[in-house]
Parts: sequence; structure tokens; C-alpha cells
Amino acid sequence: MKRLAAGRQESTEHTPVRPRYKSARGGFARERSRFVEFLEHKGLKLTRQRELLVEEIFRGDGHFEAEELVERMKHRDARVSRATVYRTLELLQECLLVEKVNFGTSRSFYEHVQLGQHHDHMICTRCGTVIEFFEDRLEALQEEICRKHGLELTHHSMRLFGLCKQCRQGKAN
Amino acid sequence: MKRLAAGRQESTEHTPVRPRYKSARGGFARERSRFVEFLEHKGLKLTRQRELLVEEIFRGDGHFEAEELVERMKHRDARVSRATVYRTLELLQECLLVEKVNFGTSRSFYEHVQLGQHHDHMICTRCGTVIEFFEDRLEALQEEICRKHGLELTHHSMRLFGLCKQCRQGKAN
DNA sequence: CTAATTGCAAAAAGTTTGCAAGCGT
DNA sequence: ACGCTTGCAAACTTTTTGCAATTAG
Repeated sequence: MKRLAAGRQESTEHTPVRPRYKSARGGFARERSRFVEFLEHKGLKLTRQRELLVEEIFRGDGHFEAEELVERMKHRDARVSRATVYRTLELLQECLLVEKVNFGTSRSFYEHVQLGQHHDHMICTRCGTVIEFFEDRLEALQEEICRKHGLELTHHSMRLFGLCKQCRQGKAN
Repeated sequence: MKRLAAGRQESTEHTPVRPRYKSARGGFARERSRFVEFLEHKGLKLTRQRELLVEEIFRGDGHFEAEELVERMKHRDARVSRATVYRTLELLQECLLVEKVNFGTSRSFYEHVQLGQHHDHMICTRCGTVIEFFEDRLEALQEEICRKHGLELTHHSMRLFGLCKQCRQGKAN
């Protein structure tokens, strides 16, 4: 996975139930072409449904559940079935444009991955708040660990669980 | 999560389909008492089923699926139903004796957590081999990151995905 | 043209739940 | 005794699959 410029230290918070994020940056041209290239490379077709899905996924705040995406697609100009949504999510995960994340609850969330915008998660096990963070040294250390074990790193997922400040102070959240 | 003595660097490999691990160390007395204390603390009861489950979980290689555990319990001296297995796994996760891990496939695995024996995972996305590793500096860095964001760390999960040496060389695995 | 893709609906897989009977404390 | 637990089976949620019709290249 491409390393980011050193020193980025942003973080945003949200709850896993209905996450609220700052809205994604404008376009998704690079992500779209990555998908197109991936399809070509594998001899797969760029269908209307696949185009609509990528657009819808990268248009939103980047966080969604499969079923929610199925719903969202109903308001588009072409019908996209549940089966196609699942099948396409599979492809998007394969080319690293989408990640399946699990915050410890039974439902699994998906996140779109904007090229060069990787982040990890910190989850409060009491109130469920999720904090996104990025730490350059962590990325570097991972590369080093993989090198040591002979793995060529493509991507990773790190989740830190614990109690957030509010919950430690016994306040409801 | 308790930090381990600095410098431990072991690693074992297995595939997620039917993982093979070196067998667990002898007893599980400490884990058992942790569970008992947890139950007492919450005013819950130590039933025969719960005892058998903990025993079975810590007796095995430490890796299992829910359904597999249901099967294994059929050969015990008391019947343990699927519902009880799920309900107990929930409790065991709550007191950090069991972790649910997902290696990218649709099935989710559970691992028992022997006190003071934490490790993370490296997964080859092509052949599915899983390498367990432990890296002291990673643990330390996590603590630091959490401190910075005000989270009191209880546990974490890190997965590194990529291509193992064999797969990079195009050999089947 | 031809193979890949889609939608549908049924099926599978995985997990949860209500309830009456049973069991720790 | 009291209230937490259990087993059972049904219900639910989420994801997968077979198949005939459709579409991209």
C-alpha cells in the first residue's frame, strides 16, 4: 500500500451505528480508473451496474453496509440487484478500493479506500465511538515486520479497542 | 492488554482452512479463574456447560469456528447446545479470553487468548497461509498512539495482508 | 458472436431469540 | 426459592447460488 507523506496526523470520530464523516473530496477519477484497469487486466467487463456502484460508493461519506448500498442503488437510473452489489463488492475488495471493516458488532461495514488516504481505527468498546487515525511510524514498522517475515505487504487492518475518555469518566456518551 | 517480555520473536504458520498449530501449553488454570471471577463479578453463574466450553476451548490448538465447537461439544459428557455455545463465546470475548478473527474469507474464526500470549496475524492473500507474529515495538507504539488520542487500550487486532515468498515466486502453495 | 454479467428467487450459512424446563447459589 | 441458564426450534440476517435472459467487447 502506498505510503503517505510523513507526518499526517488527522483524525475524525464517529459511531459505528450511523457514522458521520467529513464529506469525501470531490472526484473519484483515479479510483474509477483503477477499477477499470483491474477489470481489463482480468478480462472482465465494465458494466453499467459496476460503474454506478463505484460512483455511488465514492460519492458517499465512504462508509456503508451492503444492504444500505442495495437501498441506495434503487434510486439510480438503472436497477442494481442485491446479488450484483455483493458480487461487485467482492471485486472492489480484490483491487483494494473497498475494505470490509468489523467493529466488534455483528454487522460488518465497508469503507471505500481513496488512493493514498489510508487510516486505521480505534474503537471504544463501551459507547462504540470510532476514531480514525493515521500514524506514519506504524506504517513504517509494518513494512519492516513484513520484510522480516518475507511477506510483500499489500494492505493491512489495525483496530485498537479500549475505553474513550468520556467512558472512563463514567459519563454516558 | 498486558505487555509481554521484550524481545519475543516467535512465529508459526498455518492456513486458515484447517489451521495447524503447535499444541497449547499444558493447563488453563489461570484462564479458567479469570472466567470464574468475571462471572462472579457480573453476578452470573458457573454452569457445567460454561466449564466444559472453557475447557474444550483451551484444550484445543486455540483456533476454531463456532460450528466446529458445537460439534466438538457433542462428544462431551454433557450436551451443550448451539445457542449456549454462541452465548458463552459472547461472554468469553467480553472478558478477553477469546477473540473473533477474520482472515478475509467469509467465515470467522475464534482464537482463545492465553494470558500473556498475544500475537498478531500476517495473511497471504493468494494461498491463505497465516503467519502469527509478535513484535514488541508494535505493542509499544500502539500504547503511545492510544495515549495520544485518549483511549485506554484493552486489546487490539492487527492483520497484515500480502503475498508470501512462495506465492511471489509463482509457485503453487 | 461469445463469454461475462445480471436479476430473480430460492437456498445456504451464520447467528439470535422466545419460552418452558432446569439448575446454581 | 429466585433468577440466571439451558435446549429446542423457529426466526432472522446476511450472503451465496443456479439459471435463463441480457449485454459488453
